Amino acid sequence: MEIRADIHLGDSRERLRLLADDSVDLIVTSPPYADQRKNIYGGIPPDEYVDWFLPISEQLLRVLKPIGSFILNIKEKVTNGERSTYVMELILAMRKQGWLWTEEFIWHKKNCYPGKWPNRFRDARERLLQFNKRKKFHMYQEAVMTPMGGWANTRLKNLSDTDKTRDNSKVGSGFGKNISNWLTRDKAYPTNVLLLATECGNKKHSAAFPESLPEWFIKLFTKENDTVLDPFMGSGTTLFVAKRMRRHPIGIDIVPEYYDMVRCRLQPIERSLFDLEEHREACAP
Amino acid sequence: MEIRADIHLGDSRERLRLLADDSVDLIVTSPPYADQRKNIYGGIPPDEYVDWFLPISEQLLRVLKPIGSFILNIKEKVTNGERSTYVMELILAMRKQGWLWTEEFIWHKKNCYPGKWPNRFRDARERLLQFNKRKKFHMYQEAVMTPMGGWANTRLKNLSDTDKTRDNSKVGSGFGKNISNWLTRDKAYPTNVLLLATECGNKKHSAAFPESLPEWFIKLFTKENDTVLDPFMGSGTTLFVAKRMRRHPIGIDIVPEYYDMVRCRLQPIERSLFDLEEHREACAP
DNA sequence: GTTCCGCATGAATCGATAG
DNA sequence: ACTATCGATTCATGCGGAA
Repeated sequence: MEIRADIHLGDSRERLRLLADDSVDLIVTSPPYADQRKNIYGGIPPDEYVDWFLPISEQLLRVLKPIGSFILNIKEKVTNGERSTYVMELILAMRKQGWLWTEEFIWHKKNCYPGKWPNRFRDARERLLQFNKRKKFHMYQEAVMTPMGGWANTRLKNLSDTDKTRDNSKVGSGFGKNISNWLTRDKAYPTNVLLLATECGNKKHSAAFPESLPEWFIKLFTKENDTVLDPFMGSGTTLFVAKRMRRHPIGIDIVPEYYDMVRCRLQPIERSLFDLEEHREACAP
Repeated sequence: MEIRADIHLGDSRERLRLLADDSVDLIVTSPPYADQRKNIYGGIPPDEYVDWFLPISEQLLRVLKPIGSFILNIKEKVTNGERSTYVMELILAMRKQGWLWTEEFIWHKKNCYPGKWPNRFRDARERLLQFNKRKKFHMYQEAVMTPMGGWANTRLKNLSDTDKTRDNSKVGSGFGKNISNWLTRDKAYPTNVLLLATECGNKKHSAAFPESLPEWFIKLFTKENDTVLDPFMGSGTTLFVAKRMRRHPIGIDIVPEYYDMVRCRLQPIERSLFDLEEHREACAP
């Protein structure tokens, strides 16, 4: 079965109203940071950022399924030698709005671009804030396990006394079960710090993160045929990855050029008639 | 010339008053986190943490030189499935107190605490918040540059099995490509993400953080004969490193056992008579 | 002397059980 | 209902003894 993709041209504050309550499994997005990408999105001053974002996060809270997660990629701007505090203020405000701030993942960028400032080093990380509606949400941890260190190899050969002692300390029933868990183990669960390489190619699309980033979260929080939403799709990385992984992508962007580009590359099966009429000729090769 | 070391036994709120205005070049400290180390420091609840810390940071603001820096190692705890917000609230409160929040370094811990939970991964990072009095401060960036050629070689040799396995496992991570990039340069500036392991295990003096952590900041923010203060010295890691690097260490701790241990190992040239009388016998081998 | 292997131990977090 | 305590889970590291 072909994966359906929905993309919308317009302001997320308006277009999100078209989505049904409790209908999205995962939201992954990277909104314009304060005062960044001014030429494209108009630029939001740091002290207005929270007020600008709250109506959107309110809609996102409505459309997210109770078992779903919201991953927000955001970064503080440095102004006048000081880090802005609008990200922290946004977290506090979103909690008042009803969101749970579950976790802050850090994307540790191994090879970020060089640069030098008199009193500051290069920024080699990005925040990936996880918000939830409820304390219980779907998480498929096994999907993102990483190969284990050499430690496991020796472990498999013979179990140490420590294992036996620790296992003995439990109530007798659980003894055999745990040992068998260890024997098949060759992978470890990851941490909340992601060590991914950046993709340096693709100069066409600005501010795109590497595919491995949305891929990791899509693996972790969804299964096939689930729904993935990006209300600031930009060049559409999240949507392409979702479609390849057989999740239903939904994307919104206010910039017609992005909309056209994503529409042509995504080749969605269904889209609104309005969108078709308005941008029919854009897909010409 | 021998390096003078000053250590004090008592509450930082009181003992910091003994220090002169604008007298310290660098403060590096790791106070007890909220609800942690209850058996040693009593444990401060998250919602009281800001009020507890502000009198201390007020004193620190007074004693720091205008060109100095304050590095605060802290992390928020997870309670009831949600991350605490007290660190963010502390940053906002310290800005009102007059501090500039210049930067947030990330300590990416290679060996973080194990464990598995249904909806959470292991926490592999700590925050290292940099605060300043003024926008202009001393920073010796060249001191922490890493020589590229040699660094890449030793780095490759010392790379643990885990690193190799995980790097190879990533599709198109471009690891080899990065190496070739490194080799063409002599030295490179580091980033704001530090990848270090904790020093645990059977070592005599197991410390909360590894020596390389304070060492990095001491190199970056001070030169020889400068003054380094740790108002929560604990086992004294920061002070030992500072003394070895020929900076004047000043330490405070409220726990007599820590005080005695640091005093004996540091062998300070000068200390107060009170301290001598009270704890004379503690240095016996 | 190297290398290999066993081992204790962390600023952890959740859920169940107990007061 | 609410807080304190306890058990179960888990993995990278450096040290020390063995090969």
